[in-house]
Amino acid sequence: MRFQAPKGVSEYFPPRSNAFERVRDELISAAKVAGFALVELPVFEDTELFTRGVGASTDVVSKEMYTFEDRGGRSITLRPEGTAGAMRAVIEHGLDKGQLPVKIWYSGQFFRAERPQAGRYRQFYQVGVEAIGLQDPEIDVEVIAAADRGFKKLGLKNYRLELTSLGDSTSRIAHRKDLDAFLQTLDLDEATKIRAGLNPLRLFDDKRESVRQQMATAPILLDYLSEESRIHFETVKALLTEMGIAFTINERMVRGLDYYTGTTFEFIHPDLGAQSGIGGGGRYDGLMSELGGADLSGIGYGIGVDRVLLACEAEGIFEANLPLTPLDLFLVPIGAQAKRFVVPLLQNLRELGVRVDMAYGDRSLKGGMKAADKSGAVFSLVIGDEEMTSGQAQIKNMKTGQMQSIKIATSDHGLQLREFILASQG
RNA sequence: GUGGGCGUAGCUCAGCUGGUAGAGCACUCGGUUGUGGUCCGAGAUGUCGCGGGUUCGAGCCCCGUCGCUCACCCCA
Repeated sequence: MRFQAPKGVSEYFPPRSNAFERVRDELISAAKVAGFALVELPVFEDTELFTRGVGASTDVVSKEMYTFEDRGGRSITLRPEGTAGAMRAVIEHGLDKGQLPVKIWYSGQFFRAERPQAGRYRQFYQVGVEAIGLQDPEIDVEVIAAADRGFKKLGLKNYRLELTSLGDSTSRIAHRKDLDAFLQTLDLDEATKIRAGLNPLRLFDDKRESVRQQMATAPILLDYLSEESRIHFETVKALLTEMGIAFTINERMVRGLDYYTGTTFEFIHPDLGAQSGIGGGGRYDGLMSELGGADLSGIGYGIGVDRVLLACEAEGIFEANLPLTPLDLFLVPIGAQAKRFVVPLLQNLRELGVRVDMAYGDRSLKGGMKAADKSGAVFSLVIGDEEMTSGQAQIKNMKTGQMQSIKIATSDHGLQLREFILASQG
């Protein structure tokens, strides 16, 4: 029996795991510099949290959830998205009882039982952010800017930000009425009619030409915004422009989660094939009260780390093969005696914070140096019988090939080595 | 869930109209005594995804199955 990973999961191992880590950490630090604080949440929750929070009519809830009964007969679901769980935690622990907004970030695995495809996995990794308890358009911009900053920090260029407003409930009710009436006049097949019944907005991103043509003249939600929603959205747009964050208005944007209201956005990367959304989010006015909490609005995003990695690769950002782990020093012992000498030195250096590894396995000098080369270490140090007796060893700069004599076998040789390395790094 | 393409060494792939397996990269060792990356030489490596069928004979054909992949759908 040869085991395989379950279908459709994304997993990362060296050397690519290094790029994955880089992407994830960059996206996280973009949130941290903006004052968002970590929440570490469970990957499974009460099923009802999602059916109520995300919306029973959504595809995510109706056909893509990993749901099972636990041993106590409770219905449990592997989180398909992050916002509902974050809200649950905020409400449960009263995070919203203090000063507002509550600004939190999270990262981790999410699960959706879909057919796998390029950039679409059954287990995927997301970094997200939520800012709760403020109506200000400024916070909308802060959230969008945090995502954008992460992408830019990574060096991404070809993505675009699409923006729209889903308005407040009066805006949506007015629009929905006209849209429903409009849809009645169309010639649609049964399946599409059912979709329209669940959420008429879905028809806006139908890819079939016949549907697109019919939808061309459909009433657009942006035209129905209440005065308040309109001013809010105008402020968001003006601020983004002022901050140099480019965006396009997509008046037909459709999001898969029912809780979105007001400012809604998506980051699209065109080099990714069918699954081109690298991140998205928006405001959610009714979610918290729907889940039994205070009637507070919030705004957040979820960024797909897997897809951002794909996007980085598509743009050639990680072309240079990243080393497994960045090492300062690599020790090459020759002979049993040297090996015994090197192991405590290794420990000593690591205690001092020097990133160091050694050649194991009684390799030849050539083999040891080859291992040093592969490790990507900045320096190498060969230690054999000669060095042991003389107390002098040659530390070699692997880039320039330059060697320099350094004392070993003294009580403070670890410190000396560390000093040397720090000094050479400027 | 629906449809198309594909599954051969760790990786990327070649394998003629069926005659029982190859290349490059990577790996290990060596190229006169202890300094890697280039070059040269040598070596190890496969249940040809799995199960069944057709055939004297199957990596090549047929069926099933699992997986990957792309698109629909959906979204991160």
